[in-house]
Amino acid sequence: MPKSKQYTISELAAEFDITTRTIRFYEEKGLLAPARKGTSRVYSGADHTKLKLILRGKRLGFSLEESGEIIRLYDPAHGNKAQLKKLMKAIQVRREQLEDQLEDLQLMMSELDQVEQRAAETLKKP
Amino acid sequence: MPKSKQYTISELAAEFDITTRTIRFYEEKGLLAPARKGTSRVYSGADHTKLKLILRGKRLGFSLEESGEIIRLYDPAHGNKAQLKKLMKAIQVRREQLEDQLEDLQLMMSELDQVEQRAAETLKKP
DNA sequence: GTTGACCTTTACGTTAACGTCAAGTAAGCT
DNA sequence: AGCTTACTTGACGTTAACGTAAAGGTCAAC
Repeated sequence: MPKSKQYTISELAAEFDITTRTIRFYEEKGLLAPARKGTSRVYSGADHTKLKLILRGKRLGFSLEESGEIIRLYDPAHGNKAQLKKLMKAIQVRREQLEDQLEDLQLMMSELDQVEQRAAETLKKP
Repeated sequence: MPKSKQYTISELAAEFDITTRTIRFYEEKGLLAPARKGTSRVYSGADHTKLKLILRGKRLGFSLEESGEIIRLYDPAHGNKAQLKKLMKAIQVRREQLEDQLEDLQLMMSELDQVEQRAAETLKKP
């Protein structure tokens, strides 16, 4: 079989526009466990995917710990139905939060549109 | 005229479900400037509104500093067109982020739905 | 054989947004 | 007076997610 793609730490850092320190930090936290070639880290395609999931979780406002849990769900060895339910619930909660936020934000924008209107009016008459 | 409503710090804390420490912290940061009765803080209706705006900003993912800027826009003494534009821009950016996040999240949820399916299947056959 | 480009570990530093005492003041009740 | 309750001002502590050196190993290239 063709050996799956490999990456160095700085390749990943460049691709995802993060620092190597960040990647090592994720390893410290148990989110990644790359192989080693001598002392250097070697990342597999699976590691690449995990990192992508971590960063997506981050964009979504999940903590690294939460992202870790989510990643573990993709592993074959999870088998924990209760844990899965819990995570799905957390994600649902986050979804509702985001929807609320969008509402809040639309409200804020229309308010500020009004502020802008007033400002424009004020500037019109000297 | 009827003197506008007044609040003590703990009334506000109770109403918004935050601690008094938090409210004082906002004052330290220049986001609030309540009147005093002796040494005690007395909050006006306007202060009440400001606090509400701060907390909304927080929910939306703005920093306290950004919330401070937003609040200043509501003051009559802003008059800074450039500043207004800048803030409106920041808010627009945040809006696009939230929309992206909702997309990301929907993707994640459907992925995890699949994980759940697989888990259910696995548990079916012993 | 040394330079340079990457890699490593260890470890202290940073920022935001408060938490958590400590010690004291002020008002009101009994 | 004494007690309670709510308020005050410091000032140090906390957490997450890295940043930032320091000090050194490795390996191909010149």
